[in-house]
Parts: sequence; C-alpha cells; structure tokens
Amino acid sequence: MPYLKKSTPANEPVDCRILTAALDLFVERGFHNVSIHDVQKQANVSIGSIYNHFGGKEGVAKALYYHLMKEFEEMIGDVMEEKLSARERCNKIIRQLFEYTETRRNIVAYMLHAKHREFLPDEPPICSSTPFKAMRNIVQEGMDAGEIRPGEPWVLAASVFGGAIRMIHLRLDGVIKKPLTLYYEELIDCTWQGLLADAAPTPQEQKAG
Amino acid sequence: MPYLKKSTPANEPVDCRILTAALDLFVERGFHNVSIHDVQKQANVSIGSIYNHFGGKEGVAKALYYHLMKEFEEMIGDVMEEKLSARERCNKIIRQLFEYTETRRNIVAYMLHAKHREFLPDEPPICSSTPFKAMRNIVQEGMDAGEIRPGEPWVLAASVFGGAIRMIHLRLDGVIKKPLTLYYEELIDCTWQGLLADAAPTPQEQKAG
DNA sequence: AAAAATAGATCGAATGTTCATTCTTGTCAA
DNA sequence: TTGACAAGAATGAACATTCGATCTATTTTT
Repeated sequence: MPYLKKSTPANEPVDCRILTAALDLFVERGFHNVSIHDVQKQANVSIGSIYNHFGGKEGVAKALYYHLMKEFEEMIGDVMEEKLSARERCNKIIRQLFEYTETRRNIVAYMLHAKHREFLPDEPPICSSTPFKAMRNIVQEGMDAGEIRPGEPWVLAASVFGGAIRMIHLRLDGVIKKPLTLYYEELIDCTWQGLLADAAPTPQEQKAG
Repeated sequence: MPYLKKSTPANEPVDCRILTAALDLFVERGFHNVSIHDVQKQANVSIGSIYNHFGGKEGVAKALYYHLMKEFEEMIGDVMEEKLSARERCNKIIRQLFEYTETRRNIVAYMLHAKHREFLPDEPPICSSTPFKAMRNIVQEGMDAGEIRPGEPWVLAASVFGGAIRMIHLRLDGVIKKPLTLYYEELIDCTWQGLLADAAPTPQEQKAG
C-alpha cells in the first residue's frame, strides 16, 4: 500500500513534527491565531506530547526561535570562515538570504518577518541578536579596512542591508511576484554604487571590467 | 480643583479617546495582547461605547488603520504638491518619516511596524497601499526623467527607501538609541552616492559643493 | 527464551480561565 | 416623551493547560 499521504511522514521524530507544523502554522496565520489544537492536528501528535516536549505553546515558539537562530548564526559563521573582503561577505549574506527566501520561505518569514516581542516577551529584539551584530561587525571591518566609506555604523549597516531586507519583506508579503534571486545583481550594484543616473563608475569597478 | 490626572483629558470626544488609547496599547503590547477591557479602562469609557462606535475590537483596529492611512496619504500628497525633483521628493518623505518616528512614535509604529495581516485579515498588505505605491511612482518618474539610474523598479524603490525603513524599524525596536534625524543627512548621502570608500563624487555633486 | 517489571513517552477528556460580545438599564438633550 | 448614547454585569465560546490512563520499548528476572 503506497503512502499517498505526504503531509506528515510518521517516521519523523515527534518533536520535529511539532516544530515543523508549528512553523508552518505560525507563519501562515500568526502565533496568536494558532491554537495548540491546530498544531496537534497538523503534526499528528497528541496535546500531551507537545506539553511534554516544549511545556506549552510559548515553549514551542521559543524552541523554534532558538533553533532557527542557531542555523542563522551558522550561516553567518560559514561566511566568516571564508577569506573574503567585507563587501564580498555582505553580498554573500544577501545572496544567501535571497535564496533561503525562495527555498525555505517559512524559516525566513519566522525569523525576519514575525514580531517576536508579541509572543516571546522575554527575548531581546532580533536585530540585537548575534547574527545581526555580526552583520554590523562586517560593515565596521569594511570601514576600518578603508573598503567602505567612513561613517556612522548604523547608517552604513542599514544602507548595506536595508534594501535587501526590504525586498525580502515585500517578497514575503506577496507584493513582489518574481523570485528575489533575479534581482540580486542589480540590488548589489545599487547598494554599492548608489542610485544617481550619472554616477561615474569608480576606479575599482573600472579595473574589474 | 486642578486636573492632576493627565492621562485621558475627559473633554476629548469619546471616539477619539478610544482610538488614542487603542493606538498606545496596540503598539505597546500588540493587538492580541490587548483586551477590550484594557482599552475601555485606559480610555475612561465603557465597553458599550466601544461597541457603539466601532462595533468591536477589530473595528477599532480598522478605524485606526484607515485614519492613519489617510494621514499618511496626505503627507505624501503634500510632498507631491511641491515642485520638486524625484530625488528631493524621496528625501523629503524620508525626512518626514524620521521626524514622525521621533515625535509621533506610535503612529509610525502602528503603520510600519505592525503585522496587520494578523488582525485585519481582509486588508491588503500595507506595502501595496496607495502611499507605498506613490513612493514607488516617484522613483519610477525619477528614472523616466533620467535622474535615477535605469533599472528594475522594485530594486530601485527598495534601494531608495530600504535603508530608511530599516533604520525606522531599528529605532522603534529600541536598538538605535539616538534620534533618527541625526542620521538623516548621512543616510541620504549613502543612498544616492553608494557605499564604496573610493566612490568619486558625481559631476552633479561637484557642481553643488 | 519467555515473562515480568520498569521507565518513559503518548494520549485526550476534563478543567478553569480569559475575553469578545450582548443586552438590559441608566442618563441626558431636544 | 423620545431618541441617542453610555454604562457594565452577564453570557458563552474559545483556548491553554492539567493529569491520570494507556501504550511502547528496554531491562531484569525466571
């Protein structure tokens, strides 16, 4: 008998099933519009199991948050491993975020699009978390190395990543219809070169061809 | 007897008191963590009044949304009235948003920071609303006029406003500690000139400076 | 090897609370 | 007197959480 039912493969461990179901539901409807019973049904699991594993609804959200945060940190960590310039690092992170937005939409939505303060009141805002700090550090290093124009770190960081994050939001909201990866090159260009029509290519760019 | 109690001046009309209280509470705690009773208490109003005026909790949120959206539209409208270049218009809008973020924090937070889909499921995402469309139009016009480099409208719009919106979010989350207006000039500069350290000033800039 | 015992995970009906909404009564201006 | 609005106690539905029963897998005993 073939397993036509693809929704929740019963061989996955219970806690994974719970987290997966919760992620999908939280992103689709928002934390407060999802009941434990919804999660329980979608995960093919009993209410009791959810409480045993995570201690409640908030526990599920928190576990999800920590888990995905760790993956996010690892992604940044990988970029830091490579021997790259600050500018290349920033580009690579943006590239990755764009790709994840297309391939693992809900993960990105949960991390970048959710208002965690409304359901995880004890967590600091995500923009003060390690991965975001690391991103700002990269910008700072680029500035120290004379690669990025000198200036106020907040402004520089927002200028580097603001456009990308904005596009991710628009994409997640369904306002942008095409995959973000199509826009990557051009966005990078606008970010570093500026937007003026008559902006002269920099010496660097001219050398690069 | 002096009115020491400054919280809710009783002379304001009832519906205004309700909206003001709701705005503050929704922004501070999030829509789902605020009960009608909380609003009722903070507004010094009865539950009945809230239902008479707005038909319920969602009605209050919706009325607030429409009201602030209209103000937002008017702000953009004012900028469109003035005879300005596209670039100047964009800058002006950013300037205004920064100022409002400092002086009318909760209004900006409710419009730019809330996840309306989670409590106003019938509203389209705010980024597809008229003011945001107008902002994208300005960018398009700048492109058509040869003022902004040609390119994909989404990318250009995100590049123009992405940094500013990012900074607003950071400020609202309390991550940026100083008033945004301090950063305005530099942000504008980064946005239009790009971020490379050796970016040559454009002919335009050289003339201006 | 079979049976019994133990630990630990899973289950879901029952509980108690929270909260949006209703509805009846009270107030006041015209 | 009437109409419009304000008040807040009462209602009932939705929901997170509890807890004892049930099941499963592993170890111990015979």
